[in-house]
Amino acid sequence: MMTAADFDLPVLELAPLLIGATLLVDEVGGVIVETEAYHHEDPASHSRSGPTARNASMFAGPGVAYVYRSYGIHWCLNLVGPRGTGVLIRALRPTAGVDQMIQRRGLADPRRLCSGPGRVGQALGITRSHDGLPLDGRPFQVDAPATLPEVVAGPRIGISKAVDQPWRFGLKGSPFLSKPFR
DNA sequence: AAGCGGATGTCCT
DNA sequence: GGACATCCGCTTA
Repeated sequence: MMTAADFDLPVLELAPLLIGATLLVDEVGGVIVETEAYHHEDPASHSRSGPTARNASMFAGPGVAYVYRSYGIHWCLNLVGPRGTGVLIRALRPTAGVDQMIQRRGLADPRRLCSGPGRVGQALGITRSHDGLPLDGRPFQVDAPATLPEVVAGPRIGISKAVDQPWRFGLKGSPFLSKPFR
């Protein structure tokens, strides 16, 4: 079980370290296979201009959830590190509560269940109500990987600033990535 | 296989 | 008003 102190790491260390960790929300979830790091001096980060009503949770860490609405439609989940930093959960390998995830997503293809940040939010039932909640208690459970997996890095997806920074991390060769790494 | 347009909350200019 | 850490379905090849 990861607790607040485990999230008190520079976000460029935390984001790859979370690859292979298990993330459950009310017993539903799986193994994290894709993350992205964001921080306060990062032009692509929601925290770039300091705290606002939306991003307050990014400044409430380490060890809380930051949930935001993407494009007015999707709920996306970050695990917050030190002040102003966060790790966007972009994809999981589904392992627990698969039936529930299938129901929420309205499709059964395991490769498309949790491969994308909006999909993860929908599959895990994430809403605004999770924003700011600590990660070391209900409904969350985060467990570090038993053995450190092989992690690959590359440019982040779906952003227009700082596009060349290799701050996207993935489990090498996983079929559950939102996009392959080059 | 790839490219578009639609849905539409929150922030910033 | 415009951009955005997105996804889906419909269109064209």
